[in-house]
Amino acid sequence: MHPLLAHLNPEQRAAVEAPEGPLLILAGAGSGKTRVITHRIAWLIQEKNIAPDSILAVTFTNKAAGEMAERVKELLGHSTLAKPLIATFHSFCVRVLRRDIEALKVGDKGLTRSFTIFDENDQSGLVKQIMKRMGLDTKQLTPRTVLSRISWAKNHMVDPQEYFLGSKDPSSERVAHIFKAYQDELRKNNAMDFDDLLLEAVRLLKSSAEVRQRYQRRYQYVLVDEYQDTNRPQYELMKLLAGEHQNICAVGDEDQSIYSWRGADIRNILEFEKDFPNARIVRLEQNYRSTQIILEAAGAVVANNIRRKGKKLWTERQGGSLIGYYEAPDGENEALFIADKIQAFLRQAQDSSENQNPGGGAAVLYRTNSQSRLVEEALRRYNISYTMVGGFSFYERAEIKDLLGYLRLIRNPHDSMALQRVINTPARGIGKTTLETLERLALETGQSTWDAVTSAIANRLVPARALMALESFRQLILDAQAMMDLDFAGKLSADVAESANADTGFNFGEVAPEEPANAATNTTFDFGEALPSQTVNVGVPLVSILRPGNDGSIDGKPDSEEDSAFRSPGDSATLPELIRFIIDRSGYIKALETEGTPEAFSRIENLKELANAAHDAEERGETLADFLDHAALASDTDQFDPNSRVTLMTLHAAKGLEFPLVFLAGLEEGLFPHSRTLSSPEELEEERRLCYVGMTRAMNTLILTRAHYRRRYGADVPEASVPSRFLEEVPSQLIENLGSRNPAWSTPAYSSAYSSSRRSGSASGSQAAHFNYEDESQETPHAAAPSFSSRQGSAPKPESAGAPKSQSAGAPPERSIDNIARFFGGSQGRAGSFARPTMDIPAANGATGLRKGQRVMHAKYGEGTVLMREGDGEDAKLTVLFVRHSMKKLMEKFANLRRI
DNA sequence: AAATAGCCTTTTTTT
DNA sequence: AAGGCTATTT
Repeated sequence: MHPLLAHLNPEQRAAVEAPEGPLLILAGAGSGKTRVITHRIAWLIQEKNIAPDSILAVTFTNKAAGEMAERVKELLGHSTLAKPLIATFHSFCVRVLRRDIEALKVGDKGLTRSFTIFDENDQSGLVKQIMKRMGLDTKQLTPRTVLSRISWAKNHMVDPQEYFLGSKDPSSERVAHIFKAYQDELRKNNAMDFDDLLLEAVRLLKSSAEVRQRYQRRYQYVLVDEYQDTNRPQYELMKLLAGEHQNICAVGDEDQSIYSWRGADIRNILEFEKDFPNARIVRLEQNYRSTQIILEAAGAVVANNIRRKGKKLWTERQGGSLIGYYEAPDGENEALFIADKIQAFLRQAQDSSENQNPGGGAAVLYRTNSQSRLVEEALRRYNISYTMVGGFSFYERAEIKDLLGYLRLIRNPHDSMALQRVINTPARGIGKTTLETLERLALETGQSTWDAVTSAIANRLVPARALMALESFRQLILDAQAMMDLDFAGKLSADVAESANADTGFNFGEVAPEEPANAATNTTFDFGEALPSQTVNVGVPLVSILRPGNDGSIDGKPDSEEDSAFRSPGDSATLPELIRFIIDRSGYIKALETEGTPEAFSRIENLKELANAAHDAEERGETLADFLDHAALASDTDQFDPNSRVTLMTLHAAKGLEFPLVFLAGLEEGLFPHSRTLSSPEELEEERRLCYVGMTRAMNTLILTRAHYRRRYGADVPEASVPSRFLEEVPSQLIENLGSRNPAWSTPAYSSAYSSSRRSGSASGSQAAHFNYEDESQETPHAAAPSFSSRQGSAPKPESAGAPKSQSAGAPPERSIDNIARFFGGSQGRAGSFARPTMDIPAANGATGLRKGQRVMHAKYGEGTVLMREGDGEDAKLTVLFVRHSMKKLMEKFANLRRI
């Protein structure tokens, strides 16, 4: 048998070997979907002798694309130079548009290749501006709402006019007007939003036969991942590409459709056979990931959905440990419980990895990003390192956005969002009034804001001080543009070569040389003006600024091999040079240095990081345009690190991943399912699918948690929660209660959830090995029974500052979860849900300041040596190697160690 | 013009 | 809890 088929089951094999023509692969969770796609690509290349670069595979996330590319590369070995193109929908569209969008131009109107991609902030900024201009109340109709409606329209390919015609109420009409103005404004900015990228690509392929045929010829085989999540534009794009040859392979699972809010149309997958009557269909139903119990539980939940094809996933992994369920008194406790279990898991993994393979980590999944914070704090407290996917990304930091704003403006000066961001950053005396003048001017003359800056200067429309500032700002941008564009003649000839090239074959690998940032569209830019005499800025010679190491501000990586001082006049500056130039000349660095705060320092560090990224990008041969595209299309989800032992992320971000141990946190009505979905049966079904996705991420152990009382929006009064309906949909015989009535989870019955995992007969299953908080509480003598059980079912009295406070404030409880909860509450420095116990912590008698290497005596563990000390003061943690036991981590203040 | 203070809403999920 | 927005101060 062909080696590519050797490790596949019959269905997988059928999918890989399927002949030309439309192919739908219905791939259940964990059924080896990626494996099948990558093998099919390799099969086409190796067995069918298809040219690699005539294969296109589209995914939704960069993460998926990257992984797929990686695995294809492994399969192919080094046998070929050409590579299939594996990209996300959006990045594919950007490539197409950067190359061919000017085919859509009518006269000199229309977007140019140097268009900007507007992110969400730009979008809402623009909408706000428009609504303000129209005199609309942004409270009644929020920009958010408007934007989501515009996005809805775009995802359904409804243009402003159609939207207006279809509107049934005044508010929709208003949205239609805003929509129209928004779209006009985007064009004026030479900009597109995310939705436009897909729309314009479709429009391009539809309207230009030449372009369409070129791409159809180029990509003979098209594969689409996560087909159930495609929306209308994506669907049309794919049909356009597959137009002639119909070699379309779609892979998906209707039970994992979780993006309808982004316009995904589940009908695309449900009606594939209608679209392609001769379609071949393969079902993958064997799950290779989870235990039977997990599959049963997840299947039982999703079975409550009406709108599905229905399928039966099966696994060879019969049995398995039960689904854990823990009902914590509150969110803090939920997080601590999770941290505790993870610690036990990691220890066991460590023990067994001495003779076994390591085999993956733990994941904490939640519905909303805001849930991550408590878990983070708990993990930090346990000293467990983790990675979090999502949340605030590098590109969302103010300083990074500022710099990217400059770069965007340099490339596309009509980008008014970028202009508005940086025109007074750092403060250079261009205030509100000046900005208003500019906006009014732009509006009256139909110019872009940038053009308005030029006019304002030329006609002295602002006060002298502001005029100087404007002038210096404009000159900064012009000089930067000149830096990137010194070799104007060279670019011209490249353009010619490129258009000649377009008729013959073309190669996506080399992105078309970018047009001079302002050629066709910006009439005011001209080289004569680039180095005028009336510059306001200090006359630092360009070269001295460019020379690395001369600025003392940002040192990118050493670029000695390319010393800019010796650059021939025709070369344009490198990306890091440009960045250095901007932050220096704009006074950005200086402003931060003057500030002198730790935050300012870390901003400088981040800018260095960006300069490094730019350096790397340049080494990969990327242009400024590529760099900006990358920044615009990079998403938080892409940061997933498979080597991390603990990962925190939203359920959405977890799609496609798997983990031996999975926590699903916050199973409460209103949180999951989310309150905004409760009124719509369709959306509720989507929440259920999301639950299904989350549950099926688990390989061996799945633990569901819920907080009895949860604090929302940082309110001081926690609210009682109702268990999620999804909990009740899991058959009760599959659930093991880990402690809603009483802290049963700390009984031996509980720890069996781990030790029963069959692969290792680890004898070290004693409780002490699992729960390290025993170490922390070991010296605190006994105590009241945990009290949260007493509170069961009774509503909290708001005045008592939160339910769990009812804990007796006397001696600390024996069960550490309570103990730690106190500890945790105390660490918050506020009267949180857990009142800080009035116990006097034994003042770590004589044990303070233990250092590395110190020999110590412990009441229970005996003699040991301090290996490591982390943290200080109250929070100091010691890692001690005990002679009679293994290595332990101890809180210094509880451990009561004695020097020996 | 810029910095500050207080008030407001916000928390889905993402390319 | 935190960020955005407005009003107020300097």
